[in-house]
Amino acid sequence: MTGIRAKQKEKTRRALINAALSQLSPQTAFSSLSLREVAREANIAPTSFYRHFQNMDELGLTLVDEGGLTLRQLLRQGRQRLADGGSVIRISVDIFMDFISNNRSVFRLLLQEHSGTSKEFRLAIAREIHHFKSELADYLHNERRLHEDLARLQADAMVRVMFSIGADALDLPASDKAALIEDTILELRMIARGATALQTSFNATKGEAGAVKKRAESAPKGA
Amino acid sequence: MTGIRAKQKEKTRRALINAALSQLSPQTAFSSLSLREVAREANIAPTSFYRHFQNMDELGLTLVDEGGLTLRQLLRQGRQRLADGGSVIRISVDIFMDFISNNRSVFRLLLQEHSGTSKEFRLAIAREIHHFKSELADYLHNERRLHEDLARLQADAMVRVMFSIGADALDLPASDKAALIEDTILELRMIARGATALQTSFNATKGEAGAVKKRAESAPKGA
DNA sequence: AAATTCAGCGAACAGTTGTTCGCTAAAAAG
DNA sequence: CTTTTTAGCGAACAACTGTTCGCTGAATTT
Repeated sequence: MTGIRAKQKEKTRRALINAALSQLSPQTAFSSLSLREVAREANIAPTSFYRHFQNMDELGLTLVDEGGLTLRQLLRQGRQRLADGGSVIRISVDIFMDFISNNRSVFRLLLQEHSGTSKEFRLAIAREIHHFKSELADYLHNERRLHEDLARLQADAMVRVMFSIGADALDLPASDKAALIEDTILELRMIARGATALQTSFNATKGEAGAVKKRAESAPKGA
Repeated sequence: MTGIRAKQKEKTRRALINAALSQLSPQTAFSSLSLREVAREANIAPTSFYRHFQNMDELGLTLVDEGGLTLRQLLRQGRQRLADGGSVIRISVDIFMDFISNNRSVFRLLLQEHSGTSKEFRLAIAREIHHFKSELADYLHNERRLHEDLARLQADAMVRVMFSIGADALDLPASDKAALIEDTILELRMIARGATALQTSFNATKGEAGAVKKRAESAPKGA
């Protein structure tokens, strides 16, 4: 029951994962990565690949899941930092930008396969992004007392802007990154400001109780 | 001088372009399209491809340019419609969504190659998006009397949200599209509202003249 | 009428790919 | 100790890729 066998298996599994990651670059997309290349880089025979993953897709989905997990862990850290005081937006932007810098390949993978040709990939990544939005929307609703629908829309807009700017930051020299961060913060503040402005104006016209018209509870669909 | 020869050449050139376009689908990215496939679909020998394009990349860049051109033409139509009265935001969103619906393949190409592995592609598409932002920023500055920097940031945020939502709308059943459009309009209104709110608050604190701190005139870089 | 240009072709090339099959040797189970 | 399990291997496969080369025949130029 030592599991010396299982240990070794896990080891070459990691080797495959790392081999894939190490081959990703601005010039090389995951989708154009070949099974044989990955196996070669991991120092195993092409045929042995199948002992660990059925497809290259299965390997890729593993990368997506691990990337999403990392991101969510960072978010938790961020919420802790927030308790110490400081601007939510600034802290969140910093965390996000750090994540991108420290996980360039994974973030590029997320970006590319988000609009890629594999439905499974797209859904997996959409799911990760949805987590992101939901947590933010909950925060805005619960902590910032924003109306539920407005919170959802604000979170949606913010996450979209954040991911889009992240894509630009990905291949930007570090020197230009600072300015981009400041722009990001301003844009997110703009969104936040607009949301509260809309909320108060709705409250004003409609009295006090239910502010925004109840949009269908149809859960997480398009936006 | 009839040019019967040039005519024929142009004809098969179009055939190649259309062949490429017709093979694009949610399951097939341009980057994974082979020269031989395209030639086959266009009913010419693989070797003849080189009489028209040096690369598949060159063909792709042609598609990007034509797509951008179409989009800009639609924008011009939009500005005309605007003169008749109506909400700028709603009209712009409608135009954009129409473009996406009527040019699904091209828009998908833009999305995919925007974060693709060819630098030339990425730059070409970034250029198209920049046109978009600039025109919107100019409009906000000139017609809506918004401060230059705020106009730039608002345009940036709006275009990012618009493209991001467009990506989601791409593979959404028509029935869900209407709700998504309404969400989009609300989010863009949020951004607009936030921008003017920030403008007036800056004006209030700083007096009357120069409102926002002059950000470097460093032209179109990251944001 | 003769000479030139040139879009399109077919054959051939070396290189890659994913996947199958049956085998080995060592770990695990009996 | 004997049997079973199983990660890893090498050979072989059919299918594809981009690109070269020299040739044709018709449109164009001289």
